Amino acid sequence: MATSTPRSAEAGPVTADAARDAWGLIWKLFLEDKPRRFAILSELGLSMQQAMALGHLEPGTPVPMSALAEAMHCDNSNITGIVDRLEAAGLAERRPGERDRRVKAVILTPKGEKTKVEVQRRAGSPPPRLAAMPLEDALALREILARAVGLNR
Amino acid sequence: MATSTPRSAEAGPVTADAARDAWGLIWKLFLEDKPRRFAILSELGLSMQQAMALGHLEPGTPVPMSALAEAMHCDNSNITGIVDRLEAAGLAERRPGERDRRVKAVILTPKGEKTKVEVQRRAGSPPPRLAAMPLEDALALREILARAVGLNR
DNA sequence: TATTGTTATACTCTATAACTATA
DNA sequence: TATAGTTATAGAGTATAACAATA
Repeated sequence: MATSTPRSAEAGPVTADAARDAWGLIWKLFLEDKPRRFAILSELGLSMQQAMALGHLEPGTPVPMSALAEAMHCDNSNITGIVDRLEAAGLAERRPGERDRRVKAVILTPKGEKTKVEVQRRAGSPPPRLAAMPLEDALALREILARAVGLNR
Repeated sequence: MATSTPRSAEAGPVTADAARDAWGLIWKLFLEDKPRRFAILSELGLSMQQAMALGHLEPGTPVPMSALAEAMHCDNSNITGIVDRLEAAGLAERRPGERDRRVKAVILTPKGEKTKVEVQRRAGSPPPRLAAMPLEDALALREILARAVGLNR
């Protein structure tokens, strides 16, 4: 039985159930969208992790390997390989740190900058189910997610 | 130029932008939640794909390898390895098909059934950001996603 | 001939641990 | 000593192609 007086600002069992269901639907959306993601990245010649690395690099801003590892929630030793492959593809370059010569920073090449834009445009597009939403749903969805994810950090 | 009369049931540019933003926020939620997922599955001794395979198996219902591959949107040859490891962990078993002896079906062991429940309970729990949502947001989120994902197939 | 699952192959991603070069 | 990045290692996931058994 749900609590009889669920106040709206409180995370009670009803909220937990709704949030759990919502999370399940998000997973379903993700799984269902897998082939589309694969096709897009395949055309761009990128792996998922390479695309994510591009997403964390801003044009003209060198990012230390360790910062990239932290942003991607993976081990330092992973980033070595991922950046190796970005470098081999001509999308990024390593440059030695200026103040501390232990750090190596990654920076986008011009080709990498173009590819990043393309990734954002294509791989960033929502799956058909979301793109087809009625306007009011799309607006509400964005607002709710922004409230949950964005500001209250 | 955007149409001057965007009706609500129509997917115009405004909807597309909102949907794109929402999709980006969902990705952010996913990435941010990666360490938590990792920790949970790690405690259960499962990989992501193994957990997903368990999610597609129902107690007492044998599922052909190829059906599992289709459900997980990956190649048949992948499933061989994933089921090998589930089998090695004592969570699932292969049984030969009855009508067509080419097919092999996967079925949960009793231990697999218990593990599946645990996976659903723990790995299915929403990330803190969603669990902390106000009730009205959680309900609205579920409803919008259900509309988008669930019924209109 | 066609299909189901496996095997062989090659590659990416993954963490851990050992190593290097700096600091 | 401590830290940043690499290398070594081992293992999981991935697709493709070739193969076996069965249809």
